[in-house]
Parts: sequence; structure tokens; C-alpha cells
Amino acid sequence: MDRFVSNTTSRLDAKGRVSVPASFRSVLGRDGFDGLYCYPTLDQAAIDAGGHALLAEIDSLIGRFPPYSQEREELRVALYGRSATLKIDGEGRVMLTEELKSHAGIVDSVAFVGLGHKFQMWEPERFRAHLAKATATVRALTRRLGSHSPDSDPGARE
Amino acid sequence: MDRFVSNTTSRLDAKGRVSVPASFRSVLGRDGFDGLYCYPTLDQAAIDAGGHALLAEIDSLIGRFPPYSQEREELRVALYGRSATLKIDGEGRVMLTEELKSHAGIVDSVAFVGLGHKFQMWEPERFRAHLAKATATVRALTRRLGSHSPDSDPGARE
DNA sequence: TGGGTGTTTATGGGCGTCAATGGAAGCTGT
DNA sequence: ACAGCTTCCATTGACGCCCATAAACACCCA
Repeated sequence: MDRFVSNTTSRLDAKGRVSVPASFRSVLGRDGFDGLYCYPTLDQAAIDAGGHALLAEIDSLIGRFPPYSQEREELRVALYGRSATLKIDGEGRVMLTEELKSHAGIVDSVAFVGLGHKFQMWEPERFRAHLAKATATVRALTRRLGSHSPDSDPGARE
Repeated sequence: MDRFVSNTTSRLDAKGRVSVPASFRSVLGRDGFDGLYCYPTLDQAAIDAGGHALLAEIDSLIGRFPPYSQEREELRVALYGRSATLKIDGEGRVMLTEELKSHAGIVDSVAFVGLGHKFQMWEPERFRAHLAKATATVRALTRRLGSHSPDSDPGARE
């Protein structure tokens, strides 16, 4: 597998460290990035994280704007200026910065959510709410797409 | 990592010295530039800083204007003429010149902000305001680009 | 199919190293 | 000789790195 999938929750220990799920670490290893590149998700109370694939996405986003334009400079500040490269210790743990934690409302536990080329970290309760909302949106979407969705099985709730 | 990312704040000591963050120093070391190349940011109350990569950017910016044009000469003055190469002492500290400090409004503490190929130094409070503005702009931008999931809530619940 | 066993992951803590900071001593030019 | 820098040293506290235990899972074999 070469992308981040599934989601798990783990707790911060007394030193503020948290284990990155093993499956995510193996994707990062394949990506070749040393450490974990993170920044506050722009429009959500979450943290975006990944490796080279994520950096490439950021570069392409910035590259869409003309050099020296104000938009470009502000993107730089928002993306580079707020990001952090976290070190992953021998046991696969990272320490989140204060800024990242406060943006996501993370206190003592983190939900890791795979999104393909990157993953997100959420405060678990917020993620539950976010997921419920997203699920509702998706239901409406598939319904609108015509053919009733293949797996819209009632009763499949948390 | 080969670029400046993240942001940290540190204080000037009694002699006016300030520690450049270790991660920035390691990028500078890789860049090969001895010291820290600085100049007042043209359109902001901040200081631009970096090494060879920054010098290269300046050259390319100046090169966009026709030789001997007035714009070109004025850019030269603004970028070369106001710049300073600060020495980095054994402990990774620099001393800002009076001109740099007054341009950025820096008194007793400095926010270091990574922007990829260069970084900036801000008076911390001003940086907070600047970051808030940039973040707002970028949110609007990314929404317009549709680069994020359509997360608009049709039926907000919770 | 169930029990047992071995491997991998998660988690907790100890210790050494390095970064950040403060201060003192040596230079240099005026 | 003095002021302003620069270089050097000392302290503290955070963080990186290592080991030790425990829990989860997978695998194998009876």
C-alpha cells in the first residue's frame, strides 16, 4: 500500500509524545521523507501531515500564482510559516508543537485519519462530529448522483 | 530539510544578541553562505534573511527589468544598498543593525518565520496580525480554487 | 479449530547531548 | 584608557536516543 488509509486513535504520553500508526510510518518510509511534515489545516480544526507528496502539493498550489504576487506571498506565510517538520523517534513517535495542538484542539489524544497522499490529525471528538457531517454530505451527494448508492445500508452508524 | 519552515520567537539579550533557530542555521549551513544576508522587506515591516538562495532570487528580480532602467537602479539601491551581512557567533546568535530593527519595529523579541528559500524576522505582535490576515486571504483563495473538499454544511448538526 | 508461541506495535521512563541564554574576559580602534 | 564588539565559557532546561515492559496481532502446529 502506498497511501494513507483508515483511522486510529492514540494517546499522548506524559512527555507529550504520540505514536504514529505503523501503517502510516511504512508509507512515509516508502515516500523517503525523513520526519513528518505538518501544518494546520487551512479550513478545519485539524493538522495536515505527510512527506514529499504533501510538499509537492504545496509547491504546486503556490506555483499557481504569479511570482511576487500578494497571493503567493501570503500562501507562503500560511503554509511554510505555520508548518513544522517533526522528528520521528526510534519508536515511531512525534511531539506536536503547541501551535499545532491548539489549532486542532488536541489535548491528550489524537485521531489519525488517512486521506491518500496525506493524513490528518484530529481531536477525536471533533473528528467524530466532522465525520458525521461528511457522511451526511456524501449521502446526499450519492443520492443526487442518481442511482442509489451501492452501500447505503441503514443501520450502519457508529 | 532544505528549506526554511516553521516559526519561533526568541528574545534579544542585554547586548542585543538573538539566537537564530537551530533548524534555520542548519539550512544556512547547507546553503553554504557564511553569515546571514539581511535587508528590510520592501513592502512590510519585517526583515528578509537568507543565504545564496536569497541572493539568487534578488538577482533574478532585478534581472526582470531592462538594464539601466530607473526601476532597475532603484531596486538595486533598495535591495543591495540597504542590506547587511550579519555575523553568526559561535552560539548561533546575530546582532541586528539599528536600521533593520527600526524598520521592523523590533525592540526586545523577534519572530523567525520560514518561507522556503528565505525567512523573515518580525516584531512578534506584528507578525501575529500579519499571519491572521494571510490566513484569511488564503482560506478564501483555496476555496475559490476548489482545492479542498466541499465541506459546506447543508444541514449543520451536533 | 483452539491453544500456544513469536513478532510487531504501543507506551513508559532514564539518561546523555545539544540548543538557548547569560555573563565574563580578550581585541581593536578611537 | 575606554567603549563597543567579538570570542569564549558556564548554566539550565528541553529534547533525542536508548532500553524495558506490556499488549495486540499473526502465525503455526497439534
